[in-house]
Amino acid sequence: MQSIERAVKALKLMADQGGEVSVSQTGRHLGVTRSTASRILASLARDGLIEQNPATQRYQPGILSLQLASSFGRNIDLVAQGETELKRLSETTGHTSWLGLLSGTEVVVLKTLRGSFPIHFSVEPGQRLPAHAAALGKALLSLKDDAEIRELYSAGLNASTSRTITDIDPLLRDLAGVRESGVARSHQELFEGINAIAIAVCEAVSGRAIALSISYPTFALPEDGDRPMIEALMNCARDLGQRVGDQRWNRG
Amino acid sequence: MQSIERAVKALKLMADQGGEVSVSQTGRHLGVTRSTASRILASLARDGLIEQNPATQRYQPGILSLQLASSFGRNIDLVAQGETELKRLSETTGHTSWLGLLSGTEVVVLKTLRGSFPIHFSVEPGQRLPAHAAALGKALLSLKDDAEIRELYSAGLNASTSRTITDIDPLLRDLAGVRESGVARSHQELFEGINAIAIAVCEAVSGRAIALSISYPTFALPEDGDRPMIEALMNCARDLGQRVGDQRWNRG
DNA sequence: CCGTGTGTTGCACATTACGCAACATGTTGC
DNA sequence: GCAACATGTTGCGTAATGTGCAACACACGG
Repeated sequence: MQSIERAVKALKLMADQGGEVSVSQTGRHLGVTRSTASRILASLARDGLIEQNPATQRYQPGILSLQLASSFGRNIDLVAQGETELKRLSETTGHTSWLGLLSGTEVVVLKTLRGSFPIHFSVEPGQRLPAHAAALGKALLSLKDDAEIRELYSAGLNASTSRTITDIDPLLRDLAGVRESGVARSHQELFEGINAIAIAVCEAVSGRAIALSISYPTFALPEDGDRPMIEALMNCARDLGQRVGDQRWNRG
Repeated sequence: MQSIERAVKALKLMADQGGEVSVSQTGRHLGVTRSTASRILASLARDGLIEQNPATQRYQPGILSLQLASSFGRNIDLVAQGETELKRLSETTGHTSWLGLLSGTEVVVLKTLRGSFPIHFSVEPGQRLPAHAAALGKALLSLKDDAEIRELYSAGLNASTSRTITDIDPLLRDLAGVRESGVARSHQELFEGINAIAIAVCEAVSGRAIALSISYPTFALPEDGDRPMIEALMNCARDLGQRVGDQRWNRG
């Protein structure tokens, strides 16, 4: 089904570009002439999945895209259950809790929930973060084996801050540590002044994985370290894992 | 572009069904055989716009749909500006503020923000509400003329609560009142125990319209009525209107 | 004013998506 | 346990459908 796949690729481009594409740009990206690109986008716009900005003549996501996204995860146990865990996590730690899943080398943020702590940092649901710099992402990457990760990052690792890991070997060592300790950390590797810890949970049947995370300002790291936060995070991850059948929690 | 339009219709069905469709169901809806429905859905799934639930074999929204939706409104002044108004609205009134736009006979909720008041009610962004029962919806409907509204509601009006307006003529009278006073109200017409007020703002150039709203528990209606809340709402709507060029605010 | 970029529309051709049928796999009822 | 049904997927031949080309309309900048 060539034309539909082209249409989806156009939508993907739109998401990558952050919301606006032109007809020509789309045509170049798809390797088709402007005429077909125009027709593809016009067809997508017919029922409101995307819409044409009358000022710029460029296309952008439409109302239907919102409606689609709102029912994402409603039928996925892992996601639905995970969202309920966020509340507990934010309440017990006082900091911002995150839920995300892996897509290529990026983490898609599904939901965030702030805690009582006055300083709070988060992004909008649907936004993507570089996996190798985020605790959420490292937790999910640690489920894959080294060969696959090398393959994923064959194009290299971009830096988000001065502390971001930018070479594959240190990253693999870091991930080995994650597998051992069961917890992924990011200390100002994604944003200056922000630390985070994360744990991944995967569904037994589907193999789908999501990660739970807590982020907090670096200066707010308690005297006794992040041990208490990790405990809270592990409790939530364990409960979630048991409900959806993550095998790693079954013994004990 | 037949196949793409069919694909979008399938996505629309998915959104209407609340997140899961089967191949057969899709085929019936589109008036095609199961074979083509299968191929359409498989093509949409190839790049993650939707995905097939391995357990049920049914299809549901995928990660790409989230990413698309996250960039919705980023290039629409009215929406971006409106979101910033929500903060002010919730802070000054202490109640939950809403942002929505019209799609057929339904209001699509773009964003909600709770205030300081302990009781709080809202729905997820992307969810839809019956326009004739919601303050948000009435504000937006009041921008259309009676003939168009009659056309829209030719199929009738469904009741959400015992107070929902279920006939077209009372609705039109109600909307006439909205045009006169400039404010739409819903007193327990959508949810028992919840009142709301709303004002629509429309962009001069595009003609696009959104509505701002405040919802509060019925019992929390202050002694002096909703006058103060309406003032706050009008201030926000006026400011927003001036920034995006709503003509109704230009004189004065 | 022309030159370049854009988005859209006719038209003729052949690529591509369609329905049909068949298969594989559950699920229901006796 | 075995029909009878419903479902999702796959080949295949046909023709309907999407494609590139070219031309047009429009906006922008020198």
